[in-house]
Order: sequence, then structure tokens, then C-alpha cells
Amino acid sequence: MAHGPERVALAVSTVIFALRPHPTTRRLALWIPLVRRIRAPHQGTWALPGGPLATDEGLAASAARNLRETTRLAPRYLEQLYAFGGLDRAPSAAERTVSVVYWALVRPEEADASVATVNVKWFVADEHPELAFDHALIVEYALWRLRNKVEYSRIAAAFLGETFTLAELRGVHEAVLQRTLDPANFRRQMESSGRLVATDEFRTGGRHRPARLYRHDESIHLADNGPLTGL
Amino acid sequence: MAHGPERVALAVSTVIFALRPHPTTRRLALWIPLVRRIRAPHQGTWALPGGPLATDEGLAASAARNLRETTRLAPRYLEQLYAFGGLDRAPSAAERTVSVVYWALVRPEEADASVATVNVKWFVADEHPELAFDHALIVEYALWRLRNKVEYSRIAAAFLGETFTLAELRGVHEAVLQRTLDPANFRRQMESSGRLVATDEFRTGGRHRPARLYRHDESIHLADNGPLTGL
DNA sequence: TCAAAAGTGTTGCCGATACACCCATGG
DNA sequence: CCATGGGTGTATCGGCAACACTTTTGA
Repeated sequence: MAHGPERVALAVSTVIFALRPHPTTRRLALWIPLVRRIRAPHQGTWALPGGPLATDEGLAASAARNLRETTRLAPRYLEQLYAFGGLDRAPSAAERTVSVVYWALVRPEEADASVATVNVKWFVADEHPELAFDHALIVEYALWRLRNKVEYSRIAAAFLGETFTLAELRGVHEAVLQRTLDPANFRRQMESSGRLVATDEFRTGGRHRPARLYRHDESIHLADNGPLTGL
Repeated sequence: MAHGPERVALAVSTVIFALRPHPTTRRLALWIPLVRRIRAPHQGTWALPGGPLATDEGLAASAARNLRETTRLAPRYLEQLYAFGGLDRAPSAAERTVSVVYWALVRPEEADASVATVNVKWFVADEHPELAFDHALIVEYALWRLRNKVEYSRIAAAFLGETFTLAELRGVHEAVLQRTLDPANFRRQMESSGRLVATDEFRTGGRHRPARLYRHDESIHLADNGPLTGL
């Protein structure tokens, strides 16, 4: 009779989200970078960036390092998604692996050199190719969490700069939620959330009234490290 | 210079909740079983039940097995809480451990033999003694999740039998949330949630009008195995 | 017939939505 | 002066909390 592997390997993977225009519709959409597997199993198919946990780094640090190595970007937001450890995650011949998966938000404007690496390619998040292992399920779950969380937290800020107009912030929400939002009601929602601080600067340039710039209340921490940071 | 351990150990622990009367107030309260550590580090202090992940079992299965071994009970509800993997979880001399923690709800009425084991003792959840490692933080986080989730899911059912009155169900909610709830509004909330099915039986015996018995809609699954079971 | 809990009705408040409407700017 | 988005006002709707009230039992 067959029996399991001798030890359980521990890996950390990350679902990395960025906002860029959709190639056909030109409207903002969520993108994720995938890595082409260079070894069996699933050699040649796309997979989430990730790797084994180093013995001298924490789980979140491992995710951040992997993110940096894959995209040359620093995460603007990083949160644990789930630990996947089913027995059916890989072909029976493969080593038994438990993956702690994180999801992250990045701002890709700065360094589009992120596309440089050959084996890394960005895809529109809900138009990705077939993925290795259970990674398609993981991406779907991460998308669900992101779309959920954008409605009651300030994570949308992670996609924007230091200051931004309400229209820009609304654009992020609309891209994530994939539906249009009423500008008037969105404004009131944000104003009453207590998370925004109005500056006395304005963004001019459009052929319309200049829009006031806002920043986020810095006394509220963005990162959600689960039970570790307050919550 | 010192360096980290050579490998990372993977353990699974579980925060197990049961409802029983508080020893002094006699009102329903949340209890958790703790295990006295029989070896260093933290020898002699109380800790969450748990142990290393077997190579031939999934994460949730490991939590369920551990729960059964600790309490002789089967979980009525089981959900992953978080994966803890910081570098500061244990004294530097100890082995580096990543713990995948689950939380569970059980119904202790059936087998109070659960208290039999010498090194296992039940405590009121928010009156527990000092705990080993970061387990106090974990218990707090699990309590937060439970109290959150009881408001929008049907997990309270896990503390009750097949059928129950609305007063019994309300009692569970009140014990978890630690506040009284308006019976009239609670009734309407439950009725409009679509999760309850009225039976044509009644609970008699009190010196008051008999209460209708309800059961939960079986077409809705109780377990939340995260992304695995369709959420 | 009375206490106590089951169950129903009613009201007022608050937040969210829909949408009409003014404001300020570039062209 | 007009098109465009910025920004404000307002009516409506629905859910929820508070609480008065009726019903039905055991003692």
C-alpha cells in the first residue's frame, strides 16, 4: 500500500493585485502577476509567485520578499488570505505542501520594469489562463476578499498616491467592484467614514471645476496583520 | 553569531468553544479547554490543545482529530482562524514553529467525560489563566471572530440540538455577545434570515405559552471551510 | 386569576439610494 | 457661453430598535 510523503513542506505564496487599464475596454481593471513553472509538476503552466519559507523570516516577511523578487515592487498592503493544506493539492507523487497564502496590493506606476523578468507576466485577474495546483481557487478567493474589504476599509488607498481626488478614489472602487457608483453618495460615504482628511489643495487641468485633494487619516493603520495589530 | 533553527515545524492548534453556565453568575458563558504543558518551554502552564500535523491528514482533519483526542467530542463547527508564524512566538532556543489555528464549537452536554483527562481543564473563555506562547492573543482573536460571526451566520446552531425554540437560540446569541437582545426583534431577524424552518411541534413545560420548535434549513451548509466549500 | 414567556403590531429614526440642481473651470 | 465633472440639497425607501400590546400556558 502507498503511504504519504515523509515530511510536510511549508511554502508561502502571494496574490498580488495592481490596477491598470483593461487592454480592450481601457477601463481600470485588476491585474495579477503569474510565474511560469520551470519544473514538474505542472511544468510550463502559470502559478502564483511563491516559495519555501526561510527559517529566519516571518510569514508576512516571506510574502513581502517574494513579492519584491517577482515584481520589484513593495507592497502597499499585505494580508494573510488562508492556509491551504489539503491532501489533494498536488499529484500524489509530489511532496506534501502546506501553503500559507497572502494577498497584496501594489502601485505599478512607478516601476514598469516589473514586467522585465521573462517568466513573470501580468494578467487581468479574472481572465487568467489555467493555473497550476489549486491556484485558480485561491485567486478567486482573494478576489472575493478584496471586493468585500474595499467596501468597509480604506484599502483602496493602497492603489493611490499620497493625495487623491474623490473621483480617483471612486475610480478605484468602481474598478474593484466592477460597477459604477453614484458620485454624490460616494462622497458622503467617504466623508462620513472618518477615514479621509481634506487638504487645501486642488487638482486642476480638466475642463471643469478643480477637485479637492484628500489624504487618509494617518492615525489609522492601513495594514491588517490579522490578530497581530490590534483589530 | 546565532542563527535560526534548521527547519520550520508545522503544528495545528484549536480554540474549542462550548456553552455552559458561568460558575458564579449561573448565566450561559463561553468555555474553552486548555492543556497543561508537560515539557519545556512553558512547562506547567496552560496552552491550547494541538500538535504536529501528520503527513497523511489535512489541516482541518488534524484539528478535528486533536479536538476529539482532547475532549472526546466531535466538532459541530470548525473553521480556520489564522496561521501564526512570527519569529518571536517562542524562546529563541526553541524550534521555529508555524501554527495553523482552527476554532471550533462543540456541544458538551452529551459527554461530560470530557473533563476526565487530568491535564485538560475547562475555563471560562475570558477568564483563562496565563497562557503559553502567544496563545492568549489567539484566544482573543478567536473570541472576536466568534462574536462577529454569530451576528450574520447560523453558527449559533452548533450549540443547540436538532430543534430548538427561539428563546433557546436567543440565549446562545446573548451568551456569545454578552448582552440581552429584544425577543420581538430577534424573532423577526431570524424569521427574515431565511435560515430557520418552523416545525409544527412545541416545547411545553414552562408556566407559560408553549414555544414553537424550529430547525435550520438543511440546504444551507453550516461548515465554513474557507474558500474550499463555496464560502 | 395571575405571572411569565410567546408572539404581534406600531412607531420613529437613521442610513442608503436616486436624482435634481448649482458651481467653477477650460476651451 | 457651453460642456464637463465637482459638489450640494432633498425626497423616498427599507431596515432596525424600542416598546406597547395580545395570547396561552402552569400553577
